[in-house]
Amino acid sequence: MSTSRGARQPTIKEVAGLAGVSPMTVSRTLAGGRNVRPDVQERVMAAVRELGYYRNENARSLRPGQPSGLVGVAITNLANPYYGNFALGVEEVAAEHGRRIILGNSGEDAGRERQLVSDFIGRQVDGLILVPTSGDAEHLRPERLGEVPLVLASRRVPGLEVDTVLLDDVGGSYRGTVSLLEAGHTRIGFLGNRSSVFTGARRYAGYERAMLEGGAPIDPAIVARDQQDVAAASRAARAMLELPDPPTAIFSANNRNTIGALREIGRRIRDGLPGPHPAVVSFDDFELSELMPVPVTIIDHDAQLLGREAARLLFARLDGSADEAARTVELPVSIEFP
Amino acid sequence: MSTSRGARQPTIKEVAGLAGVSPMTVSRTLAGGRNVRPDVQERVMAAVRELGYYRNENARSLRPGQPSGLVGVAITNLANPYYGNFALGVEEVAAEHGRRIILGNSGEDAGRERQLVSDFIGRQVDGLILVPTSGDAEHLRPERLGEVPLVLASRRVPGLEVDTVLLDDVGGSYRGTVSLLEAGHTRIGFLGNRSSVFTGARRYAGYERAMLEGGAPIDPAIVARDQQDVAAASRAARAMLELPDPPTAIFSANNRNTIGALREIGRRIRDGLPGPHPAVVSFDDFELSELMPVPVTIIDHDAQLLGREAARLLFARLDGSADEAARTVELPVSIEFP
DNA sequence: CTTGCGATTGGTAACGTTACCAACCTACCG
DNA sequence: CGGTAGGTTGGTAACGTTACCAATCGCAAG
Repeated sequence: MSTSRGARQPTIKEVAGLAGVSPMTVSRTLAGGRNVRPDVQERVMAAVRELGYYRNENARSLRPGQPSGLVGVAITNLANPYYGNFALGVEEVAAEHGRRIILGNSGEDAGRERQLVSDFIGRQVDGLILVPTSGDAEHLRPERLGEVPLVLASRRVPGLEVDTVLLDDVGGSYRGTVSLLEAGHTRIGFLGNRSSVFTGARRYAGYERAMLEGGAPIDPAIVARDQQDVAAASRAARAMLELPDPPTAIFSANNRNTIGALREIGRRIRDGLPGPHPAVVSFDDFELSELMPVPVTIIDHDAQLLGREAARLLFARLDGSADEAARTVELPVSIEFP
Repeated sequence: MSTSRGARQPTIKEVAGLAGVSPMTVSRTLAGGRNVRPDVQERVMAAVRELGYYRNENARSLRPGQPSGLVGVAITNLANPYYGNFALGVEEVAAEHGRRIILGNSGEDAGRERQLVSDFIGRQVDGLILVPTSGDAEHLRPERLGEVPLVLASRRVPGLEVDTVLLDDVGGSYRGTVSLLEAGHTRIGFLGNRSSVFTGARRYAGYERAMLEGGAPIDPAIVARDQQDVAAASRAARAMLELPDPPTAIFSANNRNTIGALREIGRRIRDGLPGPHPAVVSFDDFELSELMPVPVTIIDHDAQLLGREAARLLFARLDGSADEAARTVELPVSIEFP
């Protein structure tokens, strides 16, 4: 009787034996069949099917210069739907180029990122796509990466001149803040990341510029710049909304902070606290934003497109432009009014 | 002058040469250093650092029986945040076991899934974790997979006896529907997937049982079972809400359908159409559900936990229980009232 | 019938690593 | 001081594949 467990993977030699040809002929057939007689190809393919043979891609890429067909991708936070979409964009373009992605979650930890990159290189990835952490980036220096091209997404790393895909963080934040000023708000709170996070600095810069140009004072009491998760964002929003002079609007520099702020605003509405409740501008879209109890303006962008663009830069470099200078693509954002 | 591009990856021989030892000693040092003199280990590690050497994991796993340290993961839709969290759960547990994941998006296409699995096996993955598509599953039969263990998540495949992690779809849907009946609703619409999708069938079964037991008639006019995306779900919701006798509540069997339904309800509220607007029960959580303009009951579960559990089953099988019968874990769901 | 050319096929070596075995060295015991 | 055990090191072969070259085949032209 046959057991439920299958057998060892067959090798090319066994296929060759069954088909009555040499391993070379099997290899050639699988590589497209150039200079192999059609009837021989038939026999080989029959043997392949019969044995359930899969070419060993690792052995294949052992030969130097042979691409492994793998792209290493490290993300800071896969739980964030934004990065899920980013990964999907990378995956799609990689698949179009016949590549797979190896995915790792760095969790904003530079040490973990370093491990991931080591492992990726050890697996002979053809390229790396990272959303870099804000920590030490010694492990990303060109001399450490050898010939493996690197593309950064979302964030730049100081001193590292590599292909990079960014969003128009400054412009988007500026325009978002301006829309609040134009609506008559002058007391506008800020929720975001600290300056050491690349996007944190850029998005604050856009807010700051709009406020300065609009003649609106920036009150440190309603600027909170160190929330990484929803719970912390809620607490920060609560603190500023409980002030004697709370902000009339809140600029939120990312997804997590927006959710946190809206959760707090929702709680205040449910608890019957007196309004008016603050308007919100959010850098990053989220589903059903149009159903929120306060008007939410979205600074929208396409994470999947960001991923696709990062992958395109990588494959452009793999397909020839190896020696050209590093390129930066800055993707536009759009503003969606409530 | 030094160019910005790094050099070829050094091999173990070059490290050995620089350290003045044999490749074997380098290999042993990197494998933990058993039976290598400490001063020699020092010299080896210095050479490793100097040259920027990374062990070639592909060559390493060439030897049969050696694990590759890779787990192949295929997801039906990575854009869905639910699956992003699933992937994260798998990634975390895999990382705890020193493994990486290779990720592919099948997009509900069985052919694409087959390609992904072929590629994964060709890369000598230690195991596979799939959210299977509903199509032909010939490529998942044990004789096709050889020795590679497979874990299914979210959905079962008919006729395939392998380790599986499921949600309590039937129970959750039943309890969710009962909560609507208890609130006095009898005309309850259904939005979900068709029966050929495993969860589509199970979640409908829970709804059906609750309706039958509650003596509420099931009207085919308010049962829509073929929406894969948000736009289709919106259209289906619109169709049933425009009936002369619209449902007073809607049971939505997943994330995408919930968003679609709520978008349509929001539109009707904004357009000033007369209510009452339907209550919603949603299988799958989403952020800020508590801020919706109609009460939303959530049948909640933890996608990340589902991923972790799937990975645990896989590693349990890799770590010994290879010959035991297939196990199924059914994770509970919780009901969150508005 | 010979020659030559292109198409087809096979043998060998190499990719980078580690298991296995053999050789060596050291130190301690008798 | 010889013997031996254990710790340390190196050589060889093999993992599965494909590039390169050599060999063979078929066929058409002379």
